[in-house]
Amino acid sequence: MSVRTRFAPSPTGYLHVGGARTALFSWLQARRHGGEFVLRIEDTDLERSTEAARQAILDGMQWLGLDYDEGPYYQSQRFERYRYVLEQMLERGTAYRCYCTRERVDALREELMRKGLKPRYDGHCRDLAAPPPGAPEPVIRLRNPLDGEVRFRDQVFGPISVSNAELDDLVLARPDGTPTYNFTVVVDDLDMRITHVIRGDDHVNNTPRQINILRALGAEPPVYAHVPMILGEDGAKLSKRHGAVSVMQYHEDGFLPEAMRNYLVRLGWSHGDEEIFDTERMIELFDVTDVNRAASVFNHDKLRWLNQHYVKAADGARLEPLLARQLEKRDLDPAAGPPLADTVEALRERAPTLADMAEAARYLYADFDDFEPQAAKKNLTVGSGAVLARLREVLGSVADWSAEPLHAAVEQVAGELDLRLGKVAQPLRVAISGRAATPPIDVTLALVG
RNA sequence: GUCCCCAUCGUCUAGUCGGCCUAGGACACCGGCCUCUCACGCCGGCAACAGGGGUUCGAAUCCCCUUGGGGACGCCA
Repeated sequence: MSVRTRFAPSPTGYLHVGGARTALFSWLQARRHGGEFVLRIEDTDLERSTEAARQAILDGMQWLGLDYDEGPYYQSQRFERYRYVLEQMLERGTAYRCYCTRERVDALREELMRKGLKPRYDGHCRDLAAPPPGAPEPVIRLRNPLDGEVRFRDQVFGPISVSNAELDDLVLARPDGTPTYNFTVVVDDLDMRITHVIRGDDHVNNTPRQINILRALGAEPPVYAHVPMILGEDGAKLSKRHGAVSVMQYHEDGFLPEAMRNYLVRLGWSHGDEEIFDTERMIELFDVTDVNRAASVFNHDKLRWLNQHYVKAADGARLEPLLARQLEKRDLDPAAGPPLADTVEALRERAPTLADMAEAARYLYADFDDFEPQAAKKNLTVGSGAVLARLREVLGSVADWSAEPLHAAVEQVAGELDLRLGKVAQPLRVAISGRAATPPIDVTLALVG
């Protein structure tokens, strides 16, 4: 049987890095085994689901290059199907109607908690022959087995078992008939013939419940693989306060998708000492069974390092429009300076991200009057006035305004004045760029024009 | 509280069924080389098996306990 995996986000926000990594792992597992990857949008919560979020997730997937073979399917369009399955379960007695009020259930939960017990539904309506008079619209609950235990072999965590006594009769559908998460997941994974369910490990506790639903449906469970969470630098669950968590924010910040993919795949997975994985390489080597069990901390510095690696390696032409966009975001006109191709070549080795590159290129695309104080103080001294004056004369006579003759010109001045190259180049650098760090002086001169 | 799960350098990790580990690589950090600055590159350094018991000739690797962390316990997903 071929491998079929899925990514099933709920459209209640942007695609965050944790979800993106789960998606990447699922995608990789399918690609590695020549299987299919399906995308399903879990939008049963009509209240919280938004069109903007749906689009944001799709954009994120596309940017990362995670293409899907089927979907996107929408749970909101499958309500009749869920309804049908529910009816069947009711008929077969694997599910039942529960007329308990919310108040009763809440009170029960509180009481059990207070007694130091695990809050579980007590099965009050489990064997009701008929609805009590004046009862509200019922919820539908699963008739969970009373004893025995559920075991499954997780592809990353290994064998996990939970006693049925720990589980209760979970709600499958609300009074208005809308299905709940644990139920729709099971029906969908079944209908979509998913063979490998790869998801965050916050779902391991849901798995035994889902297996019981599956059994009630007379079906066999798929293979489960729960991947550990991604934490923030402080060890707490990654969230907005840790900085950017939206994948598309990284796009905005000048990161390359291949860098993000490479970074994400190494979070919880590795192959010996290898650090650099292009898409082909990860498809060739990845397997969920090799994923680690411990959560990992998102490290921004390493992402930047990888991004710089890919910026250096990328085809320059691809970087040009990305740099242009970053310049525009800074109100700089890409046409007001040297050709983008030249800027990219000069700066790619010293820019971890395209955003850094745009910052480093500022003086090339707009006039500046803000000299770095330190640099100006150190280099634009009374003594350097003569040097700069002489440079102006010599450079003024350079016919071919390109790196080589410019380099010769600067060296000539240094020779004439019997100064080390640094004594000439550095004041010049500050004079034309306003800063102490730029590409080699000849390249910088050529760029400035 | 109750269940489930996790635990190697600051961080990501290697560590094939216990011996090749005086624990390897990468990021970050610190030094040096290169050099007109910055960066790249190269060389070197700092730095970890959470603690305690077992099992064994031998344990980072197996077992138990402790501690610490996470997750779940919803008519959210």
